[in-house]
Amino acid sequence: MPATAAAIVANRAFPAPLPAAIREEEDVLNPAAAVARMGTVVSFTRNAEIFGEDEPADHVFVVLSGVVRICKLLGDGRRQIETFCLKGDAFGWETAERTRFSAEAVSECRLARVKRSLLFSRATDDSALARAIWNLTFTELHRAQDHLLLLGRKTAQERVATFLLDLARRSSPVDLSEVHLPMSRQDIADYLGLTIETVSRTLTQLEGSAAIALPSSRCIVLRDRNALRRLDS
Amino acid sequence: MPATAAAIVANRAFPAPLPAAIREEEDVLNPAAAVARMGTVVSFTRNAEIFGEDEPADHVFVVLSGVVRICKLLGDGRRQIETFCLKGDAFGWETAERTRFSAEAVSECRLARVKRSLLFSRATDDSALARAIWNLTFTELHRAQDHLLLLGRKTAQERVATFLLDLARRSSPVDLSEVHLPMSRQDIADYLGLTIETVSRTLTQLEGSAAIALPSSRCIVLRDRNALRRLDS
DNA sequence: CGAATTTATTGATCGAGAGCAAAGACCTAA
DNA sequence: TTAGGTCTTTGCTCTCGATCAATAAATTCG
Repeated sequence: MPATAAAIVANRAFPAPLPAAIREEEDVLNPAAAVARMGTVVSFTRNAEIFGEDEPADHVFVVLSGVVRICKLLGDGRRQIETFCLKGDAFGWETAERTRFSAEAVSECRLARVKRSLLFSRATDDSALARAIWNLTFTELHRAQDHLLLLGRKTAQERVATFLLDLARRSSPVDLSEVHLPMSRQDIADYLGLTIETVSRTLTQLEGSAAIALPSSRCIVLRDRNALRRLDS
Repeated sequence: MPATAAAIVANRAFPAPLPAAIREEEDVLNPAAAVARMGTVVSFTRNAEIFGEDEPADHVFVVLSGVVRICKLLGDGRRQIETFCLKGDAFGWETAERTRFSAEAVSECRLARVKRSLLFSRATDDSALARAIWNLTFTELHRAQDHLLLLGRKTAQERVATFLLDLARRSSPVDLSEVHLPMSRQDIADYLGLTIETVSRTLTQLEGSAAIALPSSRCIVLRDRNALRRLDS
């Protein structure tokens, strides 16, 4: 479906000249380019809050660089990270007027910020844009559905293996075996529905079974993708 | 957001006369009515497969009556129910050409079946329809995100309480305290990421703490909604 | 209607992952 | 460079929910 969205975006005629800062990065975020192009660039430092839970939902964002986590908190400290947004991902879609989760910068990041009202009013006259928005939303739904299966039915090893393969696939177009982890163990744990200790132990186990190597805590080498895929099932 | 979708639907001008069988039920499924109206009625018996995993995705469905489960299987027997679709819910949205899960009738049910190609080609010229489709998709995303939090971070009691309140809310517009469970314990377990035994035990516990009553296995009386809401948090 | 079969409940035990604690690795700053 | 953080790993114990097993209730069918 990235292909479909990209095609739609490519076929659009753009009325206004592109802001230079965005145009130069256009190639790297095809599916969301039509949306990003309508926005302005904003930057956030590590751990900065982009928006909080239950705030007015006025903007949609597209990641230009860096990583963002989308999370929900439960009364007590418990936190669930719904998804990590990487370069080219869009977030902040809402039908209601208030946000249902918070968004925070995992690493330094640059985002394109687009006014929701502008986006949706343009989409009314521009069916290609409407379709692009639908595709982006749908991609999110797919991700959430896969995440659901992982949280409901997979073991710790399966969860970690799935996570690593997914991150590797999304981080780099080529199948590089060395993967950089932009997020902390706590972030990974809150994404996978585990504790930091279990994430750490599981990584050690996978290293023991030669599926991965851990040259440093934020760098993982996928040594045996098939072993991981077997766990991913 | 049902209000938004309903408003959009109400404002549409419909070119073709409505099939009588669908028109008579129109009032009960406002948000999805615009979609349902374009389809034909099909019926399924209990446990019948509506479509399987990885089949051509040619149709979108709207539930007219009965309940449908959307599920995914993991190599071995493990099953995750992504969602239960009740009257007025739409399912079968895909961007790819193949389905990513299966859909089965939980109870006898009647559905409106709509050709995807027709739906999307009409949406190109009809921005209100496009918006209605986006809203329906987005409602699914919301549901999946709440489900994610439940599976990742909630205890068995919290999961069951959340499920009961959600089902009660969706089953009936008025706050009826008696809720009929259309699905088996196995279905509930596979939705909540638990086992049938744990679901059963948890219901017994909730009965013990006077939060609910269980006159029969498929009928639940919500005796203390606040106690349940406290668990739902 | 009662026998057969499926579905739900309850009990007893087990184990994956949580929780707690301590040690080790890694940053950052002075 | 060292001192003071933070983040990660590892060990030990405990708990919640899974698993195995046996009834009990509900449904189906002859």
